[in-house]
Amino acid sequence: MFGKKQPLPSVGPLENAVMHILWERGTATADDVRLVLEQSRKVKESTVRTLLRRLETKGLITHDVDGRTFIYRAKLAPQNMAAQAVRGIIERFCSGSVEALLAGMVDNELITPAKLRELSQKISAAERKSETSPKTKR
Amino acid sequence: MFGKKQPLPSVGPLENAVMHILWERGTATADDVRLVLEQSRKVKESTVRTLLRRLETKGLITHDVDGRTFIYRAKLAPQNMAAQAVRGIIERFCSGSVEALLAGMVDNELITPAKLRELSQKISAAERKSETSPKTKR
DNA sequence: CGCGTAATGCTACCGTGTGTAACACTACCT
DNA sequence: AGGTAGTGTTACACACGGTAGCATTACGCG
Repeated sequence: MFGKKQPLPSVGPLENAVMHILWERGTATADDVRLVLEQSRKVKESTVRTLLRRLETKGLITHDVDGRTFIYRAKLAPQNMAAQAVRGIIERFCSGSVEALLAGMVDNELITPAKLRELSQKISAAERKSETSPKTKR
Repeated sequence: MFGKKQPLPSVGPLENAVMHILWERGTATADDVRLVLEQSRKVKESTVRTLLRRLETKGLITHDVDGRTFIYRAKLAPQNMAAQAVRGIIERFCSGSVEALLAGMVDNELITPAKLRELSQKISAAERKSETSPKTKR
């Protein structure tokens, strides 16, 4: 659904919390989600199902059916959603320049130049090692 | 105002267009902005002023007064706003891990490992060169 | 075999944010 | 002094996110 270019649909805080639950658990039923949410807030079960339905409409999650129960799961790993979001940011703010973004991240101390170099090396190494193996689901 | 941690206020598409105009021109009056916007869309001048006022309320822009005219300008460079946005993304999706984000960017082909290494070098070099000089306004 | 329970489908309401804009007010310049 | 250029105030419609009730359906148990 979001193979490449489409901007990430907007996701509210509660919806985001649901995404995190799915990412952590892998799969979950509506009631599973409600139980987790209930650890920190009070939510009606119908509310949870609305959230799940909306997230599915947005293309962020899917479900399989087990008997009469829906088993939901995220379609994208968080890193991939993050990357999509960053793509949008680069377009919005950096006129498409990844370099400008990295420079801004350094300038704003999200990362140090040293750390950036280190991670670059690490990622290059990892990339070489898995050159022929399948990538993360996207 | 957004020195460090505060999440970036949400900005609509039109508001974003206004930000771009300010970034490109440096400064602009309400009418300047309207003239630029008018190149692609039809906007009432009062609409433009509402946008500018709202952006100022959000802390994204400021104005100086020249006679009775407001001269607006962005408070942050686009790269810095981008960095703030990325900070939010890292928190939301990558549990605070910059590395995970970079990995996701590579995995989603926003950047190649080679390019990433190259930019790391470049940024390190630039950082060293300007170690004692002031950074971009933030 | 029917009924209760567990699950989903549908619909709605409210608050907020964004786009849009009219109208009011004020201070110059001519 | 009056018109014009500029800002301040206020409002409305629409979309989205959070919240939730009510309808519907399908098992499983007695």
